[in-house]
Amino acid sequence: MLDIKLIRENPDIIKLAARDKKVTCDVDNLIEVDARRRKVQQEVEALRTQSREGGQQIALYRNPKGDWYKRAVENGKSPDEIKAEADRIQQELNDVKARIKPLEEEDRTVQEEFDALMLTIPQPPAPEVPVGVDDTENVELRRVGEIPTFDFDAKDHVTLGRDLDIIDIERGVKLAGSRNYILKGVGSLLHQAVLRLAQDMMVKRGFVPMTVPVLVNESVMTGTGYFPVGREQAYLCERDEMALVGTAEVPLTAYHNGEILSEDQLPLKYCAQSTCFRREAGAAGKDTAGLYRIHLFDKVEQVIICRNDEEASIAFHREILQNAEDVVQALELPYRVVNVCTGDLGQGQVQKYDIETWMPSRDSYGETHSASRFYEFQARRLMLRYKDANKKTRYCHTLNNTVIASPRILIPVLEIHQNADGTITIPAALRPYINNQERIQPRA
RNA sequence: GGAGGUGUGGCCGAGCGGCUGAAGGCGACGGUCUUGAAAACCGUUAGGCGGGUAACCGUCUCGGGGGUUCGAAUCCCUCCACCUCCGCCA
Repeated sequence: MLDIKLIRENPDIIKLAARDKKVTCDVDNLIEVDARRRKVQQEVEALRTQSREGGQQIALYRNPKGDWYKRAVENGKSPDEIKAEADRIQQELNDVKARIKPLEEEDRTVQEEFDALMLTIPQPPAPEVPVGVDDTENVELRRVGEIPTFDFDAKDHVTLGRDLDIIDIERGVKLAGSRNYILKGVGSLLHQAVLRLAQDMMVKRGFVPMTVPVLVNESVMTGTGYFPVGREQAYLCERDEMALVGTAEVPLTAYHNGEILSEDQLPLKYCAQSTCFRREAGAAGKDTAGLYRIHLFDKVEQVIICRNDEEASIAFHREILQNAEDVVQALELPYRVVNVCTGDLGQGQVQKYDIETWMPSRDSYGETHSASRFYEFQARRLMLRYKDANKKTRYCHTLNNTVIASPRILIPVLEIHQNADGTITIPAALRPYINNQERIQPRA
């Protein structure tokens, strides 16, 4: 969410952002509704003032023990006169009340309309974000690590998983439908290992590990910007008005919602492993093979809540990107970093860097990490604030990035570290988490 | 799930339907005092929305929503959260 004043004063910036981000919103309508909302509010408030002041009069007139009443009697007013006056005011107030009622109704309606429109307004992207239609126009910033060439017939992760008996997609689908899978044996251990490695690295860097709800109420989804735009991507538990999160970013960022922090608490750095649920609506037929695009996975996520300062936000953005790069490097995987273009940016994101890791079976880099900064966008929706040095209440800035998402990351781990004999060399960083096992051997 | 109870400002805690956005205490912050600190004393200390360059003003908010009333923290309904007992249970 943005400041309505900013929208009023710079409608063209918002319209441009909406166009570049391919977000649908009606800025002109919002501005018109806003004008109506303020007008109605002022009318209601004027009537309420009248009503309150009249009520206070009545209180005086109806209290024979009060100073005002005693003085009035001393000045020659009879109790009957006073009572008549009170009755007259009360009658007047009945009229005022009758006028307030429909205005209050209108006030409520127009406010709801305003709120709904506000939730559709996109955050303008940073100037350094390339303008583009979709992910094909993301701009590569750098490549790290060497793309391997195999002097044998390399297998994809699905084949490797089957041959080594560590991934069972068929039975996963049998239990839960398409885009489901089962990790088995060392496959399951490897999954746990990458998650634990990632978490340990983050804790060493001062991030507070958290265990958080993955089934949350809708206000939390709205607050983090996943609702109402994008609602169709979430699994809903409608009977209980709850939603399953697609990322631990949601509970971590919303952790302090509605709070006013003190500046010396900032920055707050949190990480959490959680299961992530995604409907992948609209992705029918896309990336159907293997573990790339699946309905359920586990992820360690990092979140930073910091001061309202663009410089600070940008610096932390670099930091969380580096954290993720270090994890990919620890897994000995080649990757590249891309500057995500406007068309591939979410509604609330100011800028996003994706890490794409080399996946031999795709013969390309595939997205494994996504580092975003939001400025106030989420904080405004969440009422996530702090008192600055001048005791002024300000909205925090928020950022987040993947640390590791598995099993997607197992695609390159398995494919890149495979050997001619069908075994897989486990990266050294993971071995401590798998009883120091060095290789995955085919089943006997 | 059943029965009962509770829900007031950062925390604790008052609050006959009008003068209560709310006594009092604690905490925090500022000041006086002190060589410095403590103590003591004085003062400040909620958020939303709207108006205004600003000082400031209006309005709403006493768990959320609705109702009764000229007027609600106070009465009624409902939802939510927490506590106690019973039931079920990883």
